[in-house]
Amino acid sequence: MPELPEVETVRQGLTPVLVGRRLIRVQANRPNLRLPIPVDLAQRCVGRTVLALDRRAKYLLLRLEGGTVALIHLGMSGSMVARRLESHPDPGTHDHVIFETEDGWRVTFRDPRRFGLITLTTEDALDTHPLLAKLGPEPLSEAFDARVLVNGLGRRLTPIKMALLDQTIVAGLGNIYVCEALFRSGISPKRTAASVTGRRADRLAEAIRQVLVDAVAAGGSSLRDHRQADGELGYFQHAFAVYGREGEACPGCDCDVAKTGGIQRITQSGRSTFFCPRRQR
DNA sequence: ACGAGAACCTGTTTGC
DNA sequence: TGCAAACAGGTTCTCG
Repeated sequence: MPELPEVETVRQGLTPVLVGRRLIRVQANRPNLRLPIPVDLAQRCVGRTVLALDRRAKYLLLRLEGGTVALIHLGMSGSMVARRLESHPDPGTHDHVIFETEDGWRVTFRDPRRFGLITLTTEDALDTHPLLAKLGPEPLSEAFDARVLVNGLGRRLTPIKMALLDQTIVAGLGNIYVCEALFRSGISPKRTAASVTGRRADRLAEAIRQVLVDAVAAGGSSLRDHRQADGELGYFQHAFAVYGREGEACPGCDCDVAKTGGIQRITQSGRSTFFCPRRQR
């Protein structure tokens, strides 16, 4: 599920609950997710104050007093929801890790498919951590523009759709926002990565930035599992131009859907791509 | 090195 | 109605 906008939404929502607060209880309810949950997770977190909650690509970085950093990835179906401790909903089967603060908040990491992960590292080792070291530029930072994008795409012959999912070229995009950014920039998902240069690259870099900004402002997209930190749904799914809209009218075309077939769905490397063949070339 | 496909896991939707 | 297949927001490994 969660792409950059969903992770950023969670980060923003959890920040007021966690930052500046001491953790008084951390409990893992199973030994592993995609990776083992460190056996000393609680020992290294409890009693420490949260200094910051940051995001790098689709990872959350929970920075603790003393230099410990918890790296959290939500995988496909992960969520992090904060509730007051005195409200005690049934603990769900997929509530894998619980964080509790000194002032009575409980943050629950839930992840039915368990493609997510929680691991520990330190401030010293963060830049060279295997999960982070190869990530490309943050698309919402100054470090990202058309020149950087073109450089990353290089001479690759893979479709631009696949190149944008490669986290080493640009970090944070997933299936939804790649489809939406390609639509906004009028670029066919089937075009080779290397052929996206010049004004096309300008449009694509800008579309990536814009679609992410719009999605963060809408609290991300809730197709199934995504929840904001307060448990509310995101609502950017209502603003999709193409994603999940096979057969519907393209919002940029005024042609007859019955004639053109509207938005098309194709499969690229085993994943669905949605696009308008008339507007995207 | 590159690119395609499979694997990881559970839940929901779709089709016969 | 019931059951099987297809599909789902991600990442990583293997194979050609």
